[in-house]
Amino acid sequence: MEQQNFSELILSWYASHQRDLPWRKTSSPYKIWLSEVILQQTRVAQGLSYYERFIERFPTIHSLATATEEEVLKEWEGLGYYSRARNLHACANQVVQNYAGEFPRSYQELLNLKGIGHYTAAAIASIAFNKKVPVVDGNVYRLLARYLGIHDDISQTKSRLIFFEAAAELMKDTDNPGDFNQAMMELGATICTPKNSLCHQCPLQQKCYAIHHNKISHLPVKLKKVKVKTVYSYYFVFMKNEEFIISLRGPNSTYAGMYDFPQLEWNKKPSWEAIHDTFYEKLSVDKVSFRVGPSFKHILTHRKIYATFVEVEINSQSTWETILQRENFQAVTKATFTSLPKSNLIGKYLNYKK
DNA sequence: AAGGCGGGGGA
DNA sequence: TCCCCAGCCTT
Repeated sequence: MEQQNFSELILSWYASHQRDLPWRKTSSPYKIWLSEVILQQTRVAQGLSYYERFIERFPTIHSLATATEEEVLKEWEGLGYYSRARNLHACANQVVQNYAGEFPRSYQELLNLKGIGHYTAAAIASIAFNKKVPVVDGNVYRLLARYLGIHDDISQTKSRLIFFEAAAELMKDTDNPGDFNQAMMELGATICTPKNSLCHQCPLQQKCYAIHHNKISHLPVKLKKVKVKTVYSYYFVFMKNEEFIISLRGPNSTYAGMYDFPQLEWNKKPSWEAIHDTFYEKLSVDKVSFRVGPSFKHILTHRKIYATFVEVEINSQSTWETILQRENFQAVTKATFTSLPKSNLIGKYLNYKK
């Protein structure tokens, strides 16, 4: 039997093994872009329902550009890495204003848009516009490190180019770069997995370096570990009749553009005395009484948050107004707060209160 | 080049 | 627990 080359092998495998995903049924650059941004650092299973809701809520790039950032964040709520949502909205406006609502077709021009980096530019250029540019994502790093025996540390910036060029070489002779790229990622996601790889089902096993050298578990090489910072966070839930005081998080912070409660934070577990002192110092309000509410441990990739919610019933109108004078604070009903974008941590508290 | 940025799932 | 996921942006 005649030997098939790499791209033929992986494309024929993809033709019969690809998952049935909604963004594979469209040639719309808008929908392809949306799916790619949602899938940045996010598993298909987690992003799928968000994609469906976004398409429903914002069927065209114009509808997305016309929406407010807050509306887009609300739709993104729970998915994480919220800068993606803010950049998504900004990018929609760039495309509407600078390109009459049509995405540019070149890798280089796509790279200049908000929230579009090397990966997403390559994905859109290849899948929507049939350009021969390889995607290099976590799946491709893993697959190529194993298949070709590349030992470069993938946590180093300079390694990306090595993998990019290796992938470019492998895709050289295909006339279907979009499917080629998707096939690489699909194989990485379903067969060439981080653990318990299904090598016996892999169409590339005959020439795989890692299989022959028994190095599947050693590749790819990734040396850098993320440092996890522990944070003790106290949220003060000021309540008066049916209203809460909420706070809009400023730019350049975690959860920028989203809402939470007035908050104090420590790197070490503070004493209640320290909490009281700081509370009165920062908020300069008259004496109030605390009711210690629920605590939650909220784990992020780079942060371990021990959050305690302290409920503060306010009776005095003047005290209430003093607190509300602070920038970014506002009083809302619970129903209003529910309709605003907020983190899952705040969601845990609201859910607990229900 | 390094650090910040969510949340969830698998082993 | 630890690791990783269709990464990008700022410094």
